[in-house]
Amino acid sequence: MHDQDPRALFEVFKEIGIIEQLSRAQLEARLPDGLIAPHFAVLNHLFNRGDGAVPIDMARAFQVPKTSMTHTLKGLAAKGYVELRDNPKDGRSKTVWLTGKGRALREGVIASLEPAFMELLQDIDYGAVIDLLPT
Amino acid sequence: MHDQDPRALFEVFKEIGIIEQLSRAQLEARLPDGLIAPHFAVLNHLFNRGDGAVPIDMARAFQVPKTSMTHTLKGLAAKGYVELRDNPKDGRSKTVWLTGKGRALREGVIASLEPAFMELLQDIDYGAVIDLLPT
DNA sequence: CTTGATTGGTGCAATATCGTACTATAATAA
DNA sequence: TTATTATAGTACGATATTGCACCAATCAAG
Repeated sequence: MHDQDPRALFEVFKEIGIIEQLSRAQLEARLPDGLIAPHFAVLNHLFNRGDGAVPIDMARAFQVPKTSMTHTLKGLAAKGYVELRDNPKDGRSKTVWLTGKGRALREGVIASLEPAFMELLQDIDYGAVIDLLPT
Repeated sequence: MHDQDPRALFEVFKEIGIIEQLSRAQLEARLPDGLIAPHFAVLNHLFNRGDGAVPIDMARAFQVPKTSMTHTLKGLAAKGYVELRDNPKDGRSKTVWLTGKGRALREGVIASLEPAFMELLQDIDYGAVIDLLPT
């Protein structure tokens, strides 16, 4: 069963898709207003990688088109979670900065997610994953 | 490191999100016309669970609103991958049937995905996942 | 320096997702 | 049976995603 059956291989990614959907639902249930997962991903990225990131770099990091990043940042800025400033090193681009409100939101959401994520982890069927590990 | 650090817990789901995105990109790159992942999910579901499913049941299985399922099925039917028929047991609902074209598409896509999925599996960083297994 | 190519950002249009409201049918209560 | 409630599907509107086209700024070639 673990000799890379294409059927099992396919099932693994189907399972991953399901887990992703469930975890995203948990995340979005804890976000305010009109914020969804991509908005949160930006807040988290800015926290981890440091403030002042350039939009195009974040678009590449997330592997989304730059138009999508423009839209996401517009939403975050309109609600006061980030601030867009000119980029002193390149007149074409901007820099993105977390506001106190943005930091607080990220912090609170992550904390409140912990129990739900713990529970989710326990519901995962590791069988299929473990079968694939030897490869 | 494996004593359920909330930080690591959060990272695991972030990683799962990334893998899901990559695998979805591989899938959609192999779909024709205007078909995207949800369309394929329906074809696959019908194949696995058997023809003649009721739309509302599939909406529940995928945990999407019924309006989304209506939209997805309309697209599949318009392109000839599924066929919608009346439900003889309930005048409110319909039943969904795979066409030969739909079966062929599912089959071909799964087959062509194998190498890409094998490669994806090998790129996965198992470290974070394994740390969580003991829990 | 000047010119042409490249790059970051955004407006726009096409399509996707999803909540609300509505219709038709079915199930339940009286 | 009749009246009420619940359910399946869809139209519609709001927002999200993304390709295309465009502008402004930068870079590269000469």
